[in-house]
Amino acid sequence: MTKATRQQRVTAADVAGAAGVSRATVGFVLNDTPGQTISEGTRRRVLEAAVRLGYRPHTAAQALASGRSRLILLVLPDWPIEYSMRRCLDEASLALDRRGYSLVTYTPHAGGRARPLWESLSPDVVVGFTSFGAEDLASMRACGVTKVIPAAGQGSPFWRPPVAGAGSALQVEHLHERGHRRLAFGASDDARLGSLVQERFGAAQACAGELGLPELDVRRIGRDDGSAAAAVRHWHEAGVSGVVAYNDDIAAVVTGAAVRAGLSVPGDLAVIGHDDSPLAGMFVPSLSSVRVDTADLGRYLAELALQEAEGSASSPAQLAVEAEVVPRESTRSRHDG
Amino acid sequence: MTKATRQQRVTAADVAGAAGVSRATVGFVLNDTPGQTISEGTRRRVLEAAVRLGYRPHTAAQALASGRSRLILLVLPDWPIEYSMRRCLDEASLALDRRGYSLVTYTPHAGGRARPLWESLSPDVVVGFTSFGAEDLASMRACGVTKVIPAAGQGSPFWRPPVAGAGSALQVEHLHERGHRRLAFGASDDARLGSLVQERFGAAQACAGELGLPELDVRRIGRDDGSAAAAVRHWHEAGVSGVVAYNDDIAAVVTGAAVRAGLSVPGDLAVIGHDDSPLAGMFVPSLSSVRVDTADLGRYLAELALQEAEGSASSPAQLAVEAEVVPRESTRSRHDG
DNA sequence: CTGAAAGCGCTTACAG
DNA sequence: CTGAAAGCGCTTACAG
Repeated sequence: MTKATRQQRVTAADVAGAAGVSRATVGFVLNDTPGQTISEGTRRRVLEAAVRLGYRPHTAAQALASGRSRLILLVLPDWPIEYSMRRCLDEASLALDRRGYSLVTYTPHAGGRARPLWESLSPDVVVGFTSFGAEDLASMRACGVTKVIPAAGQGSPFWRPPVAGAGSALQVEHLHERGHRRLAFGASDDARLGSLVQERFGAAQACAGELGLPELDVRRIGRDDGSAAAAVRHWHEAGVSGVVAYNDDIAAVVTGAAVRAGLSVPGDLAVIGHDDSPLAGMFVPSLSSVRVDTADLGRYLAELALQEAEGSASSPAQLAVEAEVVPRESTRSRHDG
Repeated sequence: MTKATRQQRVTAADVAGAAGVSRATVGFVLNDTPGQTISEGTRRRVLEAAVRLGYRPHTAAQALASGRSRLILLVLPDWPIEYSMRRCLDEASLALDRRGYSLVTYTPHAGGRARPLWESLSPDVVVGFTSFGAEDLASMRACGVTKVIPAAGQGSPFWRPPVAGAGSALQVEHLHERGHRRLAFGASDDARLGSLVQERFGAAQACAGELGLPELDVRRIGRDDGSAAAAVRHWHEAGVSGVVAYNDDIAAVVTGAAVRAGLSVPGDLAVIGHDDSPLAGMFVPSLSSVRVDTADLGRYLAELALQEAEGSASSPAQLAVEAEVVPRESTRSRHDG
């Protein structure tokens, strides 16, 4: 009114004016600042005014004044794991949101020349699904990001102990139950997946050992290079009757190669994948797989990030990830329904 | 040194001190502020000092002072299109980065109760791959986000005119070239994909018309509900010999249903998908598909966002999206190599 | 129980 | 060609 129609934004000062208190009090009420005792009447007036005016704190101003952005940046590798990741991310977002933080995800491109997102976002914590390279760590340090998971020296990704192999053991058990004794492992030749492949293979191998089965016959499987055909031939000759695939893609490639080689799946070779991707149900024959509930993982991730952000000491509750076999045609035995 | 080891951060004032100029000059040099004439010597000294000290501007402070966050938020639907989207996003990031903006992507969860990311990020522009609901638009307005693509009344997504159907016409042409005259369209029953399915179907229909083919026989295909089996039966009886699938998932489901019904693909029914997902090459039989180069789309997206952000009037150059057929077994004719 | 005030690190008219 | 200064909208000791 006074001069022009500026002041688009509703600020804390506006709320203070409407509620008849100081702007500091507005902050105390809205932030539930501990150590402040606000009378019930004042609190109500502030809250009511904030709602009525549609007040939204300016995040940049908050970040500048407090020194914290309340942003958690999750760096994802460019794995094709979208479907199984979504649930995890939703849970993590929700858990963080409840504590006043926001989750931003980011997948850097291998050859990407764009500035990494942590530089423009100034997140309080950067969490990586895989560990960071020295260059990335240096870049974070340079722009003031000090809280990183996994931390500099700490190689293992945060999800390693709880999650790795939760499902791979199930794959082995499933094949074992169906009477398969000589098993193979179909690994991915995708270098980006290296650590995860190792985790899963290790768990499968361990499980096989516990069941008294011989060592898994591992082969790396590529997508179009004939490696699957060679592996299938080799396995068949070696008497392998069940294949534990690193994931559903590998299961599909192996199954395809077997079918094209004139073998029957599961008759000559049973195959089980991992992740229960949409692909699994659509393939011919449909692929048995393992579904992992990643919601727990999401909450765990959130907890880890919050502890880093707020500096609490206790480590998060042990994570129990739930996994279950989704049986389909590719492991069906003669006497199955 | 003076009191304690505070002042972790290198600020513009530090750079100014080191270069022997005022902090304002530092800003002018680093931001290439137009309308300022800085002597070459001063410029060099500032630049050199900034590098030497490892200066990084504090983004929150910049945002607060300038009123712009230089953040573009791209809202993605939870479509399983990760593989075809990545390239697009990388290009968009790169193009935006060159102009000093960062791209943040965000996929809201349907039932998600977390605060939408535009509230915590205050992006300069929010771009949606699909149009926004009234509730979302209201939420954006409330927190001061005024630049939205597609804008409130504007229904169509930004990529509609240039991209829609670029590949669908190719699918029809491909089947036509292979001698198929009675074609069908396999639509998705996924409500989230509604508009995109319509775009693609429309383009395929139009192309069929131009080629003098009869109308496409459309059927909605679900994943596990027997609709694919029913459609395949119906199509076969109706003399349809070629199926244009909305995407590779639908192509896989249709092909699977045909194979299970004892039909040969492509002998009895040729099927072509869309998007060239990894699935396409792994399926048995392998699925012909259409690969769309989404890099152009990424640049277009960036251009659109920048124009909105900086208020320039000109509309972006017409987008020509490159698409090509990737022929595989599912459409192979007898006389093909 | 509440308020006045300094300060976060920038940008940007404005004055020289 | 360069600098002094106000201001962006918050948070947070500090003083009452």
